[in-house]
Amino acid sequence: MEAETAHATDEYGIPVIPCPSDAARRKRQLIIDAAAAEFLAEGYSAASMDAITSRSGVSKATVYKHFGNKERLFLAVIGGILPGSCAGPEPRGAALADAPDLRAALIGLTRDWAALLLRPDVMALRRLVIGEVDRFPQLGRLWYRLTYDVNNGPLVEAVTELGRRGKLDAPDPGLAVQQLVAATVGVPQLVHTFAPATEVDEAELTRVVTSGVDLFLARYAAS
Amino acid sequence: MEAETAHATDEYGIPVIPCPSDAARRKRQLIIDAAAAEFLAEGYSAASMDAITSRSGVSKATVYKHFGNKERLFLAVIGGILPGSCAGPEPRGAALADAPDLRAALIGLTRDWAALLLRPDVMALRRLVIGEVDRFPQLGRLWYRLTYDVNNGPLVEAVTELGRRGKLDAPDPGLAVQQLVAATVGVPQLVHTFAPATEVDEAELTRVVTSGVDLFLARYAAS
DNA sequence: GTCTATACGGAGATAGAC
DNA sequence: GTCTATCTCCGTATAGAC
Repeated sequence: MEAETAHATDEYGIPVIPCPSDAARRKRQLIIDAAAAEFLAEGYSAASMDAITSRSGVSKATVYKHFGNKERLFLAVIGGILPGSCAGPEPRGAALADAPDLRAALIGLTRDWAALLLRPDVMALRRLVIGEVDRFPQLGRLWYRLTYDVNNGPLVEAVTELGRRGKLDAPDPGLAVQQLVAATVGVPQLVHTFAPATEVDEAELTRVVTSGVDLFLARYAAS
Repeated sequence: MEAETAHATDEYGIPVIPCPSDAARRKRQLIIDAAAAEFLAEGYSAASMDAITSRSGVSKATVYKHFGNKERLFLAVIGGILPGSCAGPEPRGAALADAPDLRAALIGLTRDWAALLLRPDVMALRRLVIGEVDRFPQLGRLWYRLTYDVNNGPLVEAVTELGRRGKLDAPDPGLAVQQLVAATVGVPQLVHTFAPATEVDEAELTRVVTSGVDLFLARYAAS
């Protein structure tokens, strides 16, 4: 910081004039990172703008210049990291219909998805959104949209396509996918929702996900 | 209140001397009701002791005499109403093994259970516990214990017994029950977790629960 | 046990120099 | 755009009379 006010120079003595908007963007990112950490650790109401200021290293006035108030900062930060934290099995979901071994493909897909959703930071974000959904219904709708349109959507398409090809027999593909997700990812997720400190046991996770996929196939595999 | 300080009398002029500890208990209950409403509406941090005082009608000092501080009040109130809000299908879960029509019994049981868990006040309580589980891990453990020991427990017993009688074939009854719950109750619960305003459609609920039970039986009914 | 009145700190947000 | 210093209010919790 002092370097800037003292006309910083590079190693050859040439003054370095940072693009002002660039410096602003860097500070903005510092604020976002600090705010995300504070909100995730404390929740919305208990998080303090003073603490965010301290964590970020910038002054409080700068925070307010950038984001206006606490609500807007919260929505910008949480809304910004939600998409990355829900990023599920879209790419592989679309390719599911062409997988040679459907069972193995489903197991791999749900297992990887569960591993992402069970990450402590993702679980903390999920708990935060759930706890604040009355105050910020937008975030609930966003989570719902990201989960169902982005993640479940391709799976529903794949199940429908597999039905056309005679490999699955699911009269209601949308409900079938909800059940598949609930019976695989949903089971360990529920445990970690109420017991955050629980560690993820990879072997146990594979066992649960495998059993869930078998449950799904026992009902919906074409006879 | 004035009646007490003015030596209240009944309709015959006989002075009414309320048992002091009884008056205290009544006030205590007023505080508990007011605190529950405030905490459920605002969350822990945003709830104010001033608001709880106003809602209850007693003075702030009385609240602190009874409960010490905000944390203790929160734990007492939420911990006190949790058991009533998780009260699931225990009585019928135990009788499940003797039901003449297993499928119908499972559908009725999960449908009624879902109807309870989807009640707006129960959902709000659930969101509150989830959102505060980092600050109050006791509540998470209590919820987990109430759900698994009280509700899932009898179901696991019933599934085990049905296995002995050759009606079900579930190698891991605990996991099977988790899957049953996830595929029935869990599906609409997930929707209402992120979209509190959604109304419960009875017909849709029956459809989802029925499909979940059929999913369960397709895998675990003895052949 | 219950009240009124108050102490004390920290919250969100802003003014004004640079 | 960024900082320092400050404003104002509301938070939890308590003191002391009754």
